[in-house]
Amino acid sequence: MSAHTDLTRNQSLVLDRLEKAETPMSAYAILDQLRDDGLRAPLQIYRALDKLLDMGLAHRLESINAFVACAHPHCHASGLIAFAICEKCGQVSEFSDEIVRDRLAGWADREGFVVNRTTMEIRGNCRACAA
Amino acid sequence: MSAHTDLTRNQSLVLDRLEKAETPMSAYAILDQLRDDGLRAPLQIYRALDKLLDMGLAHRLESINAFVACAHPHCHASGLIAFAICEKCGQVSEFSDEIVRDRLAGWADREGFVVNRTTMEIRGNCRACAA
DNA sequence: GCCGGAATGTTATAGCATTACATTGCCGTG
DNA sequence: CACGGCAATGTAATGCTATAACATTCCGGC
Ligand SMILES: [Zn+2]
Ligand SMILES: [Zn+2]
Ligand SMILES: [Zn+2]
Ligand SMILES: [Zn+2]
Repeated sequence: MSAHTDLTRNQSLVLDRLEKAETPMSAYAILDQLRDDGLRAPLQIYRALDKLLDMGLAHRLESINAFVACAHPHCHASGLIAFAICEKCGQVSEFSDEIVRDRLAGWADREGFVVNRTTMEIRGNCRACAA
Repeated sequence: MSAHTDLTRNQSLVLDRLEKAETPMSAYAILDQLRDDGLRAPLQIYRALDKLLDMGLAHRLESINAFVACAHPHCHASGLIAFAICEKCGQVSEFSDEIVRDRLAGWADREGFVVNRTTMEIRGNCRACAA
């Protein structure tokens, strides 16, 4: 809460939930946990999430229709983030790679493709779960 | 048809639709176009798509919940495919990059992450639509 | 106080995907 | 040929994900 005083009530509630979660959460799972706080409709969650995504405080995992709090909210200069999602325990690692970013930017340049947003998600098993 | 004699009837119907489409199609859009061929339920489409994905004859675009026929069905050695999706005209370009693949594989090695599947999707505007 | 924009609340609906179960067709074995 | 096993198919029902449309409230600037 105190860390995000510029957020509205709903946005704070949603972000708090995401930060406390150990794994990605679907919008409906978030909603279920916020019923006691007075939230009742999916749209309330989706609206809060939209803002949090805009601010870079949360991310959407396209391949599993779920959301996570940003792991590095203060150092996102790169602009291209990759996620590794463990399909067994649900843990998500967030990382970025300059060279990957440059390669994709190079491809886009050559093709004349104007990039809006990039999704990079690796699914598999984390070290603990692969053992 | 003649090109995919090892496919079942439903699989052939679905793949034909995807190959004739100029843009990605949702499962329900495919279904709508195959009603005249006797297909009636979403599950029939999803089952055919599952097999086509397994065989590498089609791809799923996670970021838009849609499917495309593979553009290079015969040269997929790389194993890591990226897609550029134009948000205006819907055109999809399929490409791969060895260096990107190596970088991601390197990260996974260092982290002990066992990769199962990788999604890479760039959204934006193609050259024609960006002009 | 008044206005305008942003956020919120509520209901309904649209769009995507799977579960469960019954049926059919095909192929190899006896 | 009869039978058993297995993959594909058909059908209905359900669940999950996301947005449309509209009314209301909140809050800062003038
Ligand atoms: Zn982040
Ligand atoms: Zn794990
Ligand atoms: Zn392909
Ligand atoms: Zn285009």
